Amino acid sequence: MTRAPASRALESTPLWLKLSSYLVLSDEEKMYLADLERTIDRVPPRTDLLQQGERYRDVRVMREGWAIRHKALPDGRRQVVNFVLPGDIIGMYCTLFESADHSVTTLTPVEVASFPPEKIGELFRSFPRLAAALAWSGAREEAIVAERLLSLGRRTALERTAHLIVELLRRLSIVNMVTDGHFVLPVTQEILADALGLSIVHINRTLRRLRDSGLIELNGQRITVNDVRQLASVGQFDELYLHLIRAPRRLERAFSGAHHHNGAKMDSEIRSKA
Amino acid sequence: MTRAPASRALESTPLWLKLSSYLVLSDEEKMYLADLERTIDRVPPRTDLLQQGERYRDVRVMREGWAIRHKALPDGRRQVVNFVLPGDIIGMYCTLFESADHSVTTLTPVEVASFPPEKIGELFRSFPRLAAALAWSGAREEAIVAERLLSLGRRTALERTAHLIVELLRRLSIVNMVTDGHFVLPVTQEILADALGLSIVHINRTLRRLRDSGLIELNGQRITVNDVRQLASVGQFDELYLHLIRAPRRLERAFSGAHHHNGAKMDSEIRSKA
DNA sequence: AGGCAGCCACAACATAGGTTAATCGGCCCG
DNA sequence: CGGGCCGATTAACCTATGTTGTGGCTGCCT
Repeated sequence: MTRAPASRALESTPLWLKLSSYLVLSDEEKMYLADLERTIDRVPPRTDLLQQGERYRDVRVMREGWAIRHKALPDGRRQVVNFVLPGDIIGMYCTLFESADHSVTTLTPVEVASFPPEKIGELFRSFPRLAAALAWSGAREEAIVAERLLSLGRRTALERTAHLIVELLRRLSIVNMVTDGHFVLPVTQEILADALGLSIVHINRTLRRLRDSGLIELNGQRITVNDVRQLASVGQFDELYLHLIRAPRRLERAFSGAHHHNGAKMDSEIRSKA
Repeated sequence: MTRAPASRALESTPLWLKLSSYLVLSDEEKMYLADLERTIDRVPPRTDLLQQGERYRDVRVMREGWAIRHKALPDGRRQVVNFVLPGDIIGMYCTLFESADHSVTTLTPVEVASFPPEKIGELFRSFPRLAAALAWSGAREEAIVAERLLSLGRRTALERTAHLIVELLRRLSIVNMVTDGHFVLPVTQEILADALGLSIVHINRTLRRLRDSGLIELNGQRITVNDVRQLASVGQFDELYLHLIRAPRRLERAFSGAHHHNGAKMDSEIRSKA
């Protein structure tokens, strides 16, 4: 792991982009975010950023590259819980738990920022809007895990696989990692199997079916989606759960609209006692 | 749905108990929480508190009874994502999303409190410690879903079932809903099947196996766990993921310890500019 | 150049779990 | 008292997916 200077500290990082879809960030908020991402490391592929069972220290922010979050059973069976992409946060709350219940492992060379857990308190105290945006993006991540649970519980192998491909296509296109229909999937079939709760052989069969039907093409790590529409329909993909819509900015409203009802009264009453 | 007076407003509610395991609440915080739980409804069994696809309004706090959070595919296949127990929050962030990606349905008569979404902004602005505790408990819930994902992906039917029973035993005992080894499971086999990604017939077979081996007993809705140890071992249950340990109070530390390093300096610099 | 390791591919066979269907008991309701 | 419905239970059968094993390709090390 090599430490690198924070060259893009004040530019727009993936995290900044993500949070911007929830609210319009002020200059101070932007600066504070930049400060959080000041300490940057580069990590090679196949390296654990976090190990199940271990006590975890720093909070990390993914800036570049791919990683997986996974859990293992004592006998070695493994489940990939989610893919970690740029802008995602690693171990935000793990630092507060006594030990991590999952591992995070890099798939590609990765650039991550880290900050000490005490910053979390600071963040909640001094930057409530940022805190809310982070909490909200945590909820979005939970929604993704819940959707994968639906896949494993109720979708067939073909549906699951199609669904995952469309999900990745959507998530990657937000961070500009898709160019017309194809993207790099730095993932072995074993990892796909572990993500979809299938055996490696069966993933192979299933990919073959998808290729034979012309919905996708695979060359090495590059996957091309020829017909998103149909692939989405095979996977019963409904993008509701990704909560991508930027327009509403409801969090903004929650912050600006609440000043003077009933609730705010209660609010100030209590604070004045403090 | 009938509205009821908030008889226990200032007593300790399940939510209060839960958050207390993360930090020591001040009087103002306790009062504010009580205020959030002021508006109380009673809801009969088999009622949707929240419907997938619907625009969601109020945030709800479960005070009494059981519910399930579930997602459905267009063709009717259904997955139960989690069980909602007293102290759990419903739709905290759904109010901020454009529409809900899951449903919540009561299993028993239920008592819920509700508050308008604007309170979320207020909460983050004025009660950062409460906000952090809520975010943290959200993370704990995600951990439960991730563990269930591991079950569906990598555990056999027998293991999954055993695992779920132990999980419920643990979660229920926190809220005093277990008396020596037995508890009420207000759940049909169909719901169990939907929670475990199995067919109803196979759940039946699996429960029979568990009964035959003497690990559990079932009479109506009452389930008795005869040998938790062995049941936990069958299910490869490791309670790490429930993050139940109350001792550490790390959140407390994150709030009290951060005042004067490096980070706090940055903090005040920025704030003075505002 | 040879050999080893990791990954993909595919065939042949095995099985966990799904499906269909029938029975039974409890409960509600007229 | 007699339906009728819902949920549990079980049997018989079926299929989606897992397992085992083989071979081939590529890249890397020596």
